[in-house]
Amino acid sequence: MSLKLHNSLTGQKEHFEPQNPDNVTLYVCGPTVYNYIHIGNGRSAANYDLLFRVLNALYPKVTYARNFTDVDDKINAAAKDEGVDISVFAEKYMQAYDEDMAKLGNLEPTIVPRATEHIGDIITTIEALIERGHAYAADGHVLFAVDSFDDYGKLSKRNTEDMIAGARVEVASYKKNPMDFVLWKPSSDDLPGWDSPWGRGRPGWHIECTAMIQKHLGETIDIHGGGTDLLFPHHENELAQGTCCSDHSGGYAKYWVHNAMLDIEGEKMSKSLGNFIVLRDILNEQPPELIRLALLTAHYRSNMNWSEQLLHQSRSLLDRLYTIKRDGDALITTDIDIRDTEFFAMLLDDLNTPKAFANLHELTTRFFKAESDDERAALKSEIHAIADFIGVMQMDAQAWFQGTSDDSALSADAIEALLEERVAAKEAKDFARADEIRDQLAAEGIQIKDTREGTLWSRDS
RNA sequence: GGCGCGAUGGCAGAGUGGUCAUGCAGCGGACUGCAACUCCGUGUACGCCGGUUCGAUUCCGACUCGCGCCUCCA
Repeated sequence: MSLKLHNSLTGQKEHFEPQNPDNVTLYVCGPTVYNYIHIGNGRSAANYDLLFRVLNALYPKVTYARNFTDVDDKINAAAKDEGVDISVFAEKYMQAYDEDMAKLGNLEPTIVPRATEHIGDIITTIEALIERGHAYAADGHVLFAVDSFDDYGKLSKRNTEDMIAGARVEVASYKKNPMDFVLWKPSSDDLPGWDSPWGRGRPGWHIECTAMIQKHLGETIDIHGGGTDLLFPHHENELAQGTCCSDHSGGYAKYWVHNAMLDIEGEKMSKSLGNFIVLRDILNEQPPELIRLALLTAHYRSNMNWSEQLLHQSRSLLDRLYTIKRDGDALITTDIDIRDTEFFAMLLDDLNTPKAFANLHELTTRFFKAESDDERAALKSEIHAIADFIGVMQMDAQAWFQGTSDDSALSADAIEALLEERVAAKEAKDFARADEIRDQLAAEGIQIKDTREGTLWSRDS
């Protein structure tokens, strides 16, 4: 039983072999905290949470670090716009991020390091790079010398000459090579700054990840993850720094994993198109499990399209799962090891969630067709193991179907009263009245289902 | 322009050198007082052109189209 992962470094699916199976290390680039995160960030987070869960099922210990970049020019600019203190501003969005993650059902990473708490480590890393001839100070800045690293461009598969030729940005005078990137830059008095050998300043964009990795996870990590948009320049630069800042034979990261982007109804999400979905908004509008499931149904390396149809399909599966949870109440289930399921075996193939969910669908259909309670119980046990593993079907079935009523909706008591009246009407063979009640409920968004044990109802949403 | 990725049935989306993906929607049926739920049945799918092969949606090459990155971005 082993995991296969697509490694961006080689462009191929490879067998995952950790350096130390007793402590697997995973680092994922977290948010720069200057706003609430959007649904695409949520997708990325859910995908890496799934990877974390898979690794946890395979290895006794997994150290998963996901950072907060809480010093950045975008934060400075946004805080200034709002007239809020920068650290207060960043703190607000870090807290919001934690809330969003919890609501989405993501497990907490082992470590959540913050850039501002690692300024000393960042300076140490920069000093090491200078000492080793890979970085130089100029004009209060410190820059990484791209020419000092032969493999620069290896990860994103591009060469520096082409990039310089196609560059559209002006090259700062203090750069020796136009591709050199900033490790440290000077801060004016109104900006966050820390004392350093190069004067008061703040770190550049990429260095914080490298410093935090070296500090918490070691010189060579097993898996480094992030969105494909980070491949260049962020990860390329990290790879350069991380490789050059110390002597390590294993390289900076053994496997680079990149998730694809998300579109909304076929269009790129953007504020100007008015199709921007803030994760916390949609988590308030829809059941969080629905959002989580929908985000996981696409393969992480494929572009995914967020649409009404996707939500409809995901809801359909969740309804089936909760129907099993509700109707299979009397069945005696047993604990099943997720590693013994076909579902898990499919995830081992580079997190093939579409294939895994096809398997889940088959299990639900087999459950409904099963002819014996033993068979149903076995299937329900397997379905529960899967649902628990991916973090859905965690609600009470009644709560899932009946939802929480807002003020304008019909109360549960009122619904029950109408249903009682309907039962009476049916007994009196007054089907016209019975149908009238059903139509009335339907108009209020209540669907009903007659069973031998009585009438069940659920809310649309 | 450079680098990379992709093109599968109405839609979404796996996969395979020669029998089924799967889901949603549609249609027909069973169940039901009628419904809903559930079940059963149902659809000449693999961008275009060459090549390899006994045989290609699957391998190779060209072409067309789409997407991502190259600047902040998951």
